[in-house]
Amino acid sequence: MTPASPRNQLLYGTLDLLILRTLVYGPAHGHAIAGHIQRVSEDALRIETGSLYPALHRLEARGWIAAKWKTSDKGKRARYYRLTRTGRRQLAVEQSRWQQLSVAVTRVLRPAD
Amino acid sequence: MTPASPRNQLLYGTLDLLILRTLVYGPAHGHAIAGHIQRVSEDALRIETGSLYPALHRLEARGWIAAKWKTSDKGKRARYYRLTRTGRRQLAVEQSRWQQLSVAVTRVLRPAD
DNA sequence: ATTCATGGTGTAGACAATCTACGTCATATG
DNA sequence: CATATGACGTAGATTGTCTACACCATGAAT
Repeated sequence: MTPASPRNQLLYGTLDLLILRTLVYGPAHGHAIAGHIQRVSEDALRIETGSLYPALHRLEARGWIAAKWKTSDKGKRARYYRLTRTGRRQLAVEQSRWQQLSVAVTRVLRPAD
Repeated sequence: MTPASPRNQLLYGTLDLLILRTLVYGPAHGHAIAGHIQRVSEDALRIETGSLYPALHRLEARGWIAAKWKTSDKGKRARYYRLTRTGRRQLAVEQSRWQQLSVAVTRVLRPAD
């Protein structure tokens, strides 16, 4: 039903960074992580489930986040992710990489003289 | 000889934008475009030939740039690209897309409160 | 009772862009 | 003549995101 925006390919390369950054606030499950990013970015960044879960598994496989199943009183299962120590280091790396890219692109875009 | 930085996957999604922006200064051939971007970005952005030429052909196929072979007095052949009218419009689109992404990511990265 | 919305996790396969690693040809230089 | 450099190019691997599904549970509406 949703008109499905033409193309979103916007996220490429930044998703890991966004997820890691979000987990600084404390453990969260996938759905909540995506929701947080969407809200904080004021709807500019929308993470599809087909990007979200593969990304989480990827990050877990690399040891940057760790997961634990949790079941609420109501029997609701959710997989909570937390940032590991190496994940925190990786966050710094990715943050600086983003900064670098941002500065570099801005230099190229600088208005003509 | 250059030590070849470990991974460059940095450019994803920005290359078209960078090329289009560079052509605002006037027609140029591939090698020169790559050189310009590298210099202006102070070596942060390095475009491999395996990214450069496919990108140029892509942009040409989409009608955003147009090409013409030129031969110098010395018989040196080079393919000069210029920005088309639609290319100029596309540049605006991509520039705004980048701006959007930049702002959105910055929002998510904003230091914890 | 059963449909429906919502919350939550997940996969399969398509697609696109970049990279590495080649190859070609020409000119200029030692 | 060998080597460097300028210039263009392709093939194939890799990677990350997207679309489009499927599953399961709860709670609300008809």
